[in-house]
Parts: sequence; C-alpha cells; structure tokens
Amino acid sequence: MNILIFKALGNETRLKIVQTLMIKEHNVTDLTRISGKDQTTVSRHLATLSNAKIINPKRIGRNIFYSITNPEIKEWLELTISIKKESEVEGTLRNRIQNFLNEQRKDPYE
Amino acid sequence: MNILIFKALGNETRLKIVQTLMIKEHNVTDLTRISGKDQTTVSRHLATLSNAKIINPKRIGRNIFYSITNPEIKEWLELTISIKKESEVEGTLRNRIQNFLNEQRKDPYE
DNA sequence: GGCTTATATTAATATATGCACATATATACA
DNA sequence: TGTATATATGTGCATATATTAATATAAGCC
Repeated sequence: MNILIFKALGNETRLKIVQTLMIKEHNVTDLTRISGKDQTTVSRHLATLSNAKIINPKRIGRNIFYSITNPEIKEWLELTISIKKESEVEGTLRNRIQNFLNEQRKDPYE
Repeated sequence: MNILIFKALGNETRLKIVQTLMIKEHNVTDLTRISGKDQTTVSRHLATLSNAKIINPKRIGRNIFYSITNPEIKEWLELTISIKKESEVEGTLRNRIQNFLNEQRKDPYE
C-alpha cells in the first residue's frame, strides 16, 4: 500500500470528494459546488487524489470527469469507508471488518 | 471509518511503527531504537496512533507496551498494508484486493 | 480568429505538522 | 526518601499543506 493513499484520504474535503465519486463520476464544476470550496482548491485536491491513484480524469469536451480509478480500489474504499448499506455487503471478512468499522464510527472520541 | 486513521497512517514513521507492532507489541524504548527518531518524537507519534485507536498502551512495570488495538483493525491493516506473505492470505475478496495492492506497490510513481 | 466556459497553475499567505531540546511525570527499587 | 529508568509534555523552529486571487491553458462555438 502506497502511503500517498493515506495522505490523500486524510483530509476532510478529499475524503468527501472520494465518497461523492464512489456514488458516481463528476466533473470539477460539480465537485466544486458539492464541496463548497474554491475551484482552484478542488482542482488541487483532485490532483492529490490522482497522484495517489485513487481517482483519474477523463475529458469529455470541455469537462473533465473524475472517477474512482478501478473496481479494486473502489472495493477497498467501500470496505474501508463503509458507505454501503449493510444488506449490500457480502463475505465473512468484509462483514466482520465492516461491523467493526461501524462500531468505530459511533465512538464518542471520533 | 474515522478520518483520524488515515491521518495517522499518512506518515512514514507512524506507518513503520504500525508495521512493527503488527508483528509484535513493543515498548517505547524499542520503538525509539527501531524508528531511529528521538524518544519524544516517538512518544508523540504513539499518541497520534492511540488517538486514532490503531494502537493502545499497556503498562508493565516501568515500560509501556503498545500493540494493535484489536483483531479487526489488525486484519484491516493486514489487508490494507499487505505485509503478509501471499501464501498466508485466504478469501477471495482479500486475494483480489491484495493482488491489486501488490501491483500498486510496484508502480514507478509510488 | 475572437468569445465563452471549464480546468489547471502560479504566487502569496495562513495554518498545520514534524521534530528535538529541555523539562515534567511516573514507576521501581535500594 | 532519593536515585535511576521509562515515558510524556511544553515550546519554538523548520517544513509541509491548504487556501485563494490572479492568470494560464484548453475546448467548443459563433
């Protein structure tokens, strides 16, 4: 595991962007509106996430759409960030880890 | 997933400490020697990792031994950081993700 | 080509983090 | 109680990161 992935995800705005892109791809303008940050800030965060190979850009006309790099990293993100509903989760390891992470989330120290 | 976990793992020294503790628990003096950092620096890193609930302390006499908080986080770390040898890995999801992460590691951009 | 829209980069500043020196606290043991 | 050992905390410096204004680049459209 590349340490850049941890650095990239260790920022509120970038984590939110990733969670947004886990649902579906978006262009920079959308992500700027969604995150409420300046366009240049979003652009930089997207560069950071791209360097960490978490997302990548795809130009369509004047827009650049960002999406999660590939199914494997998306699966790891789902496992790790746990945005999936419990009913959608399959597998023993996944369940055990995800249940634990859900517990963590309720933690008052969070 | 708590963002503190990503922040905590997004530092070379802390990641090394975690990898060390994934093998077995150690006291602060050991970790200071292993990491090559100042004792005060190591102590601070251990506090950061403790806040993120990745490790916790256990006092034995004058020593404080740190270890990975619980089996679930350890399993997630093994899956994520991939320090286990391939032969020790079981499960389809785990294999798929781990194989991917191993590929990532060979990446020249790393 | 000139205009508009979308995104990235440069430059400047503010804030956060890593580090180690000095010092404080805690434990054990004579 | 005093001393040695182990770990944590206060402080300040250096560096890294986040943010934004201004500007640059790139694509589509007239």
